[in-house]
Amino acid sequence: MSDNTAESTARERAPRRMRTDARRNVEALLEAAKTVFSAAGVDAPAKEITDLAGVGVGTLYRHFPQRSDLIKAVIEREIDACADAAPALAAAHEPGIALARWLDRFTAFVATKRGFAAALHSGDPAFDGLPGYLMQKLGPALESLLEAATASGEIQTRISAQDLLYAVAKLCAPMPNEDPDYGRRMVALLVDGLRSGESPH
Amino acid sequence: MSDNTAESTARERAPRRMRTDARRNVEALLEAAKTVFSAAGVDAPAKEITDLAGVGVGTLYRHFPQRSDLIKAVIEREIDACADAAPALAAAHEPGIALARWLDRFTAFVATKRGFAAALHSGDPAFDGLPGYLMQKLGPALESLLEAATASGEIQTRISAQDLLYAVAKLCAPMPNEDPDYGRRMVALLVDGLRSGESPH
DNA sequence: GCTTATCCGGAAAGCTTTTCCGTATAGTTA
DNA sequence: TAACTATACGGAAAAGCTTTCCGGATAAGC
Repeated sequence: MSDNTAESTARERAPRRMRTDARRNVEALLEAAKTVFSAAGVDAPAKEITDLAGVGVGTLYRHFPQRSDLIKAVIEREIDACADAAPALAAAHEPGIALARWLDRFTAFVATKRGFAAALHSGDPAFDGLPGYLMQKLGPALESLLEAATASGEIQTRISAQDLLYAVAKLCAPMPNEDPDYGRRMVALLVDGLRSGESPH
Repeated sequence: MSDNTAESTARERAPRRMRTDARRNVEALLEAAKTVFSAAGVDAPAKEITDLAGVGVGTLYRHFPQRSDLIKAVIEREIDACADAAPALAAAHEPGIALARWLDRFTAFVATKRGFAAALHSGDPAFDGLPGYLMQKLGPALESLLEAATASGEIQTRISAQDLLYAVAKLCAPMPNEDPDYGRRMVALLVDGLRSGESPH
């Protein structure tokens, strides 16, 4: 560990870093995939994605050997974005508000990205790591928000971050022909349950 | 329209009833599909199903023009079985017990049949009718159980049959690597919330 | 037993994903 | 700057799955 390779700890044998064109293509693919998945669902043909990204299919499959790898990468990237939103909210609002806002943000993610629910319930072992990733990234974020709100007396913690995270993830996953407010309503019920008083008649 | 067509009321123009070999094949296909879906998931190749059923692919696709039609049929059939369980439970147990037992039955269905969650969240419009079917078949069943339990004073109805049905369906949908008791625990939380008293400390 | 509407099986067509490999190029060294 | 090489690219071809098609079989009615 002399100088430039900051993280040559032992973890990764990775010899050299990626060529810049390769890096650019990966980026373009992820962006294109996000767009196409939103428009046409995660089952959209790979061709559509490569065309939009302006690369050949070979390039797609070199970086993401399985179709599921691409889906996984897109989802993980959106989970990261969700986690990154927490500190800013915590800094800008009172604990109770910050918690509510962040839950809104997370709810929107789950409700909007159909691909997430589809992947989770697909049964494909390729996605088995996703709940773990979610927990690992979002668990601490939610936990710190919960703790702050508890400390300020705005809520009583009666549920673990993990249980709450999963409950929201499941309740807000969109079902066809569903009242679009169902998820939000159920989460509100849950969160109301956390406020100090009794149940709201 | 002279005599023999016993039910020429106006409802159905259906000229004659299905040939017996056709009926038998449909039955065999549904049974085989149920087995294969359980073992290998709903994405298992059609060939596996037709082989197990002992028919050609042509036969499969005549009766179920789209792959999704077969999945839909298998799921609807299991929903029916769930609905049919309600009257027997209501007759055999006190209202509160009957309700709990039926929710167990429903929970087991949702938790066990991965195909159900997969279909619901797939985004494929072919499955858009499924929540409606669920509600139509299971709504009345649950509603009568809820009413009986409310009438006998065992619970206070604070949630509609529809909301409860969907909440259970969503909370119990299995996620990979999840505590296998998570769903049951969450449903217990919900049902406890319906009992007359306050929240159980 | 004969007729005919209905159904069957599996070959082939149509798509999508995934592999493969000759060609192109970024990065490096002199 | 020029040459060299490891790395990456593109798209044709292979592989696998779903869906269509149709000549041949057969249950149902007379």
